[in-house]
Amino acid sequence: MQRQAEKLYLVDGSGFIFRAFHALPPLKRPDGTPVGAVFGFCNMLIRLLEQINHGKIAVIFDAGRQTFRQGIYPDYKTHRAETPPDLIPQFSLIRDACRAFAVPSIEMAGFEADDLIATYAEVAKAEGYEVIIVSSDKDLMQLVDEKVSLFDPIKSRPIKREEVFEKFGVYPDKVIDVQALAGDSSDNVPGVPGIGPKTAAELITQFGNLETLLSNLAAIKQPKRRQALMDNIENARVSYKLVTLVRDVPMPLPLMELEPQPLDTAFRESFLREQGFNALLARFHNQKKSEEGHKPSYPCVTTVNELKEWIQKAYKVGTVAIDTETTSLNIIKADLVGFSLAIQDKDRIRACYVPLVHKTDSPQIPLEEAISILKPMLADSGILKVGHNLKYDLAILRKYDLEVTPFDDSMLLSYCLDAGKNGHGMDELALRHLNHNTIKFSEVAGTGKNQKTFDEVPVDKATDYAAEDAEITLKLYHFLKTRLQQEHLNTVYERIERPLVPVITKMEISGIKVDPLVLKNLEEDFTKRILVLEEDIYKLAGRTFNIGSPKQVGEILFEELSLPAPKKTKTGAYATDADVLENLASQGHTLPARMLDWRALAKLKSTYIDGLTEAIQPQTGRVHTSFSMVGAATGRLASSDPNLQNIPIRSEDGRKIRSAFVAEDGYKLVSLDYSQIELRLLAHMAQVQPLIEAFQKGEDIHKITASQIFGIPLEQVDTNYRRQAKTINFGIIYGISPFGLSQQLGIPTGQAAQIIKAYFHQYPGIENYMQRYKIMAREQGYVETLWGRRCHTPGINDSNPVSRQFAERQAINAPLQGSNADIIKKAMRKIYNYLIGCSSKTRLILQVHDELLFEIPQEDIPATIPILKKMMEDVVSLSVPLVVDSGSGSNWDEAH
DNA sequence: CCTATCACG
DNA sequence: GACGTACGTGATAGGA
Repeated sequence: MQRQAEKLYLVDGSGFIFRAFHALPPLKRPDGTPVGAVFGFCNMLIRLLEQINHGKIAVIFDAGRQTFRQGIYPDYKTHRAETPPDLIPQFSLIRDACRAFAVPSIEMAGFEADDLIATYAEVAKAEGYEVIIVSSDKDLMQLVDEKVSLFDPIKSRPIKREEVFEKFGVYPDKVIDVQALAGDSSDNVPGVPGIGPKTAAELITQFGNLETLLSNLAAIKQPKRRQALMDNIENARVSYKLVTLVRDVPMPLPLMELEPQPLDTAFRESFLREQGFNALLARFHNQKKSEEGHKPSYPCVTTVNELKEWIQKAYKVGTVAIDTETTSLNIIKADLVGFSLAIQDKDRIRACYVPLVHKTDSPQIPLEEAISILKPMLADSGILKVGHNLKYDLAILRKYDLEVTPFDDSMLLSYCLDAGKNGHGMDELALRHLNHNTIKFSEVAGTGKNQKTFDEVPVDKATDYAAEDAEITLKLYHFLKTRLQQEHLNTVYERIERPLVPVITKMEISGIKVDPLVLKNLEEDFTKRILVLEEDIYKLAGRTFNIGSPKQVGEILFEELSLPAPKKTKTGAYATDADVLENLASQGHTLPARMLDWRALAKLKSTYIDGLTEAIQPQTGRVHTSFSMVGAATGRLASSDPNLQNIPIRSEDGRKIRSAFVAEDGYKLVSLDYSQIELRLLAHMAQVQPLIEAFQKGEDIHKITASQIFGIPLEQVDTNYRRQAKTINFGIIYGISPFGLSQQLGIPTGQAAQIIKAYFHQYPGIENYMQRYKIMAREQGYVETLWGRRCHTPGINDSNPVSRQFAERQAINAPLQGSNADIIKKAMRKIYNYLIGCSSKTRLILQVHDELLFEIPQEDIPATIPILKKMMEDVVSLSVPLVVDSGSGSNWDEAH
């Protein structure tokens, strides 16, 4: 029995990049880097590696454009077009991909990849290998013989003797001769002008080879062809040299070493993650899971003595990571189920889980006892407590009368470093920074309506999950804290974010009182009105349908009633948003007008009346939102479950909902909001003198803007001019475009462009501001607020102008929105300190970006408001004053 | 699960 | 000349 020959795969790396780039869709990484060819390359490589059992493999690259061939013929390959910009970053990424998959890669200065391939093929052939060249480059076809073949990686098609014949009209051993005659315009190989591939093949077949042909030119009957050949004998000989691949290039790696190397799976994963190749990642993850079997297990602490030992260790090292496990994400409903700890012990991290009230027969430390052991350590100023989203744990522990100080929060560290770049959840960060795939909550507790609460999770599973979280938290802390220092971001973290944690915790625990009766009355009122509108709408439409379905609304309006459809959504459906319906309504159509009314009421009812009623916690009679400190790329907070930062105010019916937010007996609600803060920040950061002066004088800023950009006296500014000026003032903050402004104002784009021009002219400094921040974003990938908070702007260097311009607008807006966020956060902590310092009963209960809502004992109101107002106004001294407006009342509508 | 819509600053 | 176009969020309903 004949043993099958060992295979050697030689991948034409450079060739692959060019072909894949044109053949595959222009895939982009989240940061905008093009990776289409890289993706194709990885896929191809993975398939190849799966085929190779004991075979060998190498990827060959061109080392540069200059090779010995320019010495033979200076014009060789000089016609080549500039490399497409989207291709450039992919060259080095493909080399990285080779490293990630531990495949040897080879290049040699002065020679083309093709020469190296020829050399390795020659040597391997001599040692009895079967050689497969992964490429479809015609210049490599001369190498094909019984033992050497090509494989087209994109069409997955082998190229052997017969395929070469199809291509060139001769078999591989005469390919060079044909190429020498026919030349190659893309490589600038001259050949013989007037002789193409067909004629060349014919001549070579007739004469056998180039030299025989050249010495028998007289035998050629066609006079033109004969003359062309006679005139170009030298060209043909030079071309022959150019297309002949060199088969004795020095070999950078001996044949023996062309094998897949031991794989560093962590490196491979981080590479794939970096490129956003999630499908490939998932594939390896599943593979890994099935291969690796069981993970190391953590100790489960069930006796008082063991727990005390862990606390002792914490005292010894001074830092401990802690994570609480509870029955709910809602801090009001949640009960403590257990907690995990992690401690750095010499050079390794130890972690444990302490179950407390799991539903199990196995022993657990009694809750009160564990708490009393934990308490001094949590409050000890010498022990640093580290958590991930500690805000939550703080709220839980507070229920058991536990204070936690001092602390650090790895989630906030990540936010300060990478806001706008990636998420900050532990699972994501563990994968990104530690190459660790965490146990998911759903894996231990299940999912959907069968999801267990954590006290129902078996203690052994709970231990794996919880202790791992504490361990990851500590690892992330070390990693991110180091980065924070290296990247000089201590200030934002230590002065703004970390001090805010207890403030937020307290707000969330306080909640806000909502009067269910007000909501109930509104519900009845709105339900009736919705019903009336529905009948009206069905009558106008001629039939019943689901008014809540944009699809059906589109069909009714634009198909059945044949109204003109002004625009489509990005999926191709009819757009039926308020903009569209308002337009139709203004043309006199009643149905769209009723639909708008219906939508407004339906929205208020479902989102606010029904939603808020459900959100009232029976334990407190109040609504407790959750503020995310890491949700917004700009530094803002985000509110959810329920969102209390988007309670209606702009419409009359909306304000009725606001009136359901009430103060406790004996208290009033007080709202304090920064007036025009982002525009003031713009005036300051762009140093716009006319704006600065207007703010200093306390003028009506939109009115004076109208006067200045439209060039009319202040007293002639009517409401229309003022409205336009207000719109453009906002537009500027958002990174204005003529189109955007024209849409907003309902005027032609040209007119909007005129207004913008006038604005820039009257307000010097603004264009410069915009330019500065765009450049900052381009060069650094992020922009900074007044306090140095970084807001990343992914896509800023994208080749796609749409995504690039989007990032540019972010770069303009983020410093303003973010500095606002910095200011109000500083104010919140300052006020928190003050209120604690004087044991005030005043409570900060909500933050809505530029507004703080307080619940203040009635008798304290006159004295307290001016103090709070001043604290907010004095956070920072800018070129313009910060002005805070205030209002108070028994409900939020009145307070505003 | 995604899309369209709409509530807020 | 065409392209798609104002910044940041979260909740809901419909429909695949």
